[in-house]
Amino acid sequence: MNKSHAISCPDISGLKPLPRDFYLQDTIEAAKALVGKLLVHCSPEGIISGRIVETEAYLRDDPACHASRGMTQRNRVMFGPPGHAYVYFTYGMHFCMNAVTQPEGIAEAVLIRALQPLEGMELMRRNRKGARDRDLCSGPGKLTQALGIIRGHNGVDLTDSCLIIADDGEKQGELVQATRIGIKEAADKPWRFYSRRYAEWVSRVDREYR
DNA sequence: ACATCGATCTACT
DNA sequence: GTAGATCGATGTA
Repeated sequence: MNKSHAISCPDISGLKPLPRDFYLQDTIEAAKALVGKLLVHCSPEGIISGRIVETEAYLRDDPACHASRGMTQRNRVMFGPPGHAYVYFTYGMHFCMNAVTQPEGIAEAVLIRALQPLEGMELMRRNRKGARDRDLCSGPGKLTQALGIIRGHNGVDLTDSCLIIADDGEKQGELVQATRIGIKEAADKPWRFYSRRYAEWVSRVDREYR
């Protein structure tokens, strides 16, 4: 499955990845808690990282969730153990990355929608030629391109691989709750979260809930 | 085997 | 605001 170069890379920037238990909490809570954390890719070219500023939750019985109609070739990683990356290809040209939550057999995940670029900005600019710095990672397809996340990362362990999520202790700031973007089914579910503090980096600012 | 369209992005009007 | 790119997952036959 992860046959490609999918890389092993110990000790990413000396950061300690979030423990697997983190991904066992309620998926909506995990989506909130992931805002403010770091996504770090130890790419073949060097370390590229950003702060997660926007997420969306996808639940097992949610018609907008890829896994809601059962396991397929594409979504099988979502049915696996928590703390792994579910990366899928869409619109013929983009990859999107999720963090799988819930125990094996229960398919839920958190889509990472935007980052504040941190380390490796030169690599990001090279990967996203023509984009303004503000738009290097301001969308799910943009951030995977900026970080070099591809099909081969589908299924990698976010607690121990070239791709990790870690906590550097920074405060996430006030959370804004809004509806998810680009879906038709369950479009009313307010399961998108972003940080007001980092709002300049999100994919878009919408009508707020609560 | 075929048709549809997507958890998107960019460029252009 | 709207269209085009581009391909593979999925549903129907």
